Amino acid sequence: MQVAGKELEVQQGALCGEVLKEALSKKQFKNVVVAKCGETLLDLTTTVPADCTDLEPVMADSEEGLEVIRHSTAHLMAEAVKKLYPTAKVTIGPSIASGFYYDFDYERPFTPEDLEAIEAEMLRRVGANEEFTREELSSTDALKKFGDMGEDYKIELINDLGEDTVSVYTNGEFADLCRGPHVARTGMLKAFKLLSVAGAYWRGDENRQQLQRIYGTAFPDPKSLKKHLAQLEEAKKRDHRKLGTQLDLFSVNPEVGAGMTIWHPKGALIRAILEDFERKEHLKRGYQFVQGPLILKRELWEKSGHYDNYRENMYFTEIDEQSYGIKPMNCLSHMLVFKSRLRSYRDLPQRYFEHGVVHRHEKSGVLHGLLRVRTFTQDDAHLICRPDQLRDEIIGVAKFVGDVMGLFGFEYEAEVSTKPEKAIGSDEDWDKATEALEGALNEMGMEYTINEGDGAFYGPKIDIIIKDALERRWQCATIQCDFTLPERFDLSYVGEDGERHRPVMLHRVILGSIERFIGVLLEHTGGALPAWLSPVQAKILTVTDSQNEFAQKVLQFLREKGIRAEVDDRNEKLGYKVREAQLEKIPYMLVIGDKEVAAESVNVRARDGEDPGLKSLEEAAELISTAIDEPFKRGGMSYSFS
RNA sequence: GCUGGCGUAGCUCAAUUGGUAGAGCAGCUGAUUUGUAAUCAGCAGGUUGCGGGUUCAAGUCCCAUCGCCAGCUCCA
Repeated sequence: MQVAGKELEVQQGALCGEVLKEALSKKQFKNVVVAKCGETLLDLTTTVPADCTDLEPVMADSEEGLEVIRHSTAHLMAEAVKKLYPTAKVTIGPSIASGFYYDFDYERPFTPEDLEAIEAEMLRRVGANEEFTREELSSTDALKKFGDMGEDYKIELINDLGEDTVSVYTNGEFADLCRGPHVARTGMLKAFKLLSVAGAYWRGDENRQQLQRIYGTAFPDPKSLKKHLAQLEEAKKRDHRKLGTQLDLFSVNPEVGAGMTIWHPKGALIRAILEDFERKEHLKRGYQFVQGPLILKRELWEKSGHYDNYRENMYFTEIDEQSYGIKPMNCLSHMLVFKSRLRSYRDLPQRYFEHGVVHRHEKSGVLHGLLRVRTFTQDDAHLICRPDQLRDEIIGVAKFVGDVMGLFGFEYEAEVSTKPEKAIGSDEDWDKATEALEGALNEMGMEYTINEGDGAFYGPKIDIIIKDALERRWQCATIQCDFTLPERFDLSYVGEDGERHRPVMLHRVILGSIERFIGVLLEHTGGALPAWLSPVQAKILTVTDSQNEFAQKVLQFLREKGIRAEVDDRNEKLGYKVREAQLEKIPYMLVIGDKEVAAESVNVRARDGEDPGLKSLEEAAELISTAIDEPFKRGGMSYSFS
């Protein structure tokens, strides 16, 4: 058979580890975590399956290897916890994207000191180089075994599995119900760190027992672990909430209420630029601006189904014995615009756009800086079209999203979410809509994954997930198909045949929430926003106050060229002014000393360290304008902000 | 909403077992006129989130409340 690419004679009953050891060099074998035959991962201590023709090693630094290491580290941690806190009950402990966790049921929460003790115990177990052994038990035996141990959660798991036999892994004195596979010995686990404790519900159900979850991470070697921990630190530095304070963009003021943001001049300017840009792009693409009120009569929300489905998350107010709902989305007004007169098939599609301020009473625990708030602004549009136009409209929106994301330099991926359990509308409609979404993506050659059962209650959707500079994913744009609201609101148009027909409605956002998008963008750029979005694009720095007069002249010149500039003519050293401008992430600093005054010019310094040097005023303005326009040229768009 | 942690000057943080609330930066005043990431000195800055309680004494302990943070659950 083939072993690690070599032809080898393998005796029946040979262990995977032994076979691989023979095929690989000593150095290579040291980094083998488990074996792989076809798609099946095997412990090194299991015998090679009789039907296996090709056995491959899974190395520690591979994706699968890393998962095994983390999973094994979770078991190692559980062993340590059981040793130190024998009354703790174990539940589950998988590997996750950035590490692993294990949930315990214990009489009190674990403290940071506990984590240190657990980590120390884990290191001792690693030193002992204990074996991970696998055994197959009948479910009956397993139930007895875990029953004797008092592990109630394992009993529930075994019963739910409903299998005849289950596998149990043992390391040291700790036995756990587990599919495996695992590393051969605890000595393989050399680089791990316990990170935090948090509450988590048993089986993710908020009505069930809350458990103590310990998070940790593990890597094949200490160097990778160190790199990961450094990256976590880096992410902290880029935290948009920190940057918001440092750059004086916004604040969250406890007096106003949770999840509501106060925008300071510079932050509000960024919003204005973004919104202005979006308005122009929407006009270019045949959208019309509409606007509705912030509060609408409660009856309308009952009609739309939002009252039934999302009442808990809505704000209400009452006056003159009439109850009003504060809008959590903008579609109602948009539909009322459509309904305001009789529509012909020739009028479709209608594309209504609004920067709509919405309020959603999110649970207090989910609020997070700008990324999850209660008051936010959607760049929301509703496209009401004939069924035969649906696909083209979806393509139009998807291209729009592509253009905008390209402008910001975000990579993105698409997800299609299908019919959830709690849904309204016929299966046939759902199928048609899902088909239209997928068809549009296929036609554009865009790859996507399917998110089964994750659609909105009124229709399937495409979500666009963007990836930031730290490889974190954020959902911004979404395109949702809806055939339910047109039904409920009895939207119709007169077709060629003179009969009334039901249109389809697309809900869509591009940036999603302006607030969230700015948050993501801040973390992506570390606060160094592209020049076109920078509140201050150039700062004029004088060396002494004898240049003040010329500085004002330069300021005036730049402003006339449409560049947002400021002068720093304080009585401070140049180094101090440079440092401040640098911390404010201002794209260009224009230094003026006696030399520059004499030459009627400025000395340009860029925040990214580039040093274009001495430039005439014309040249400097040109340089800055080019940087401002650059992303737009790339995307075939144009820029102006007034 | 749940579990845990936290809330001290505009910002970042100190304050022994409960014993007079401090520092740096920012601000103001003055000196200094300075060439690419912090010039020096002085001044001012607080009902320790808000409200109760225990105590001779509370930033510190207890209760309640608001808010923030991590995670869970949720996200039309």
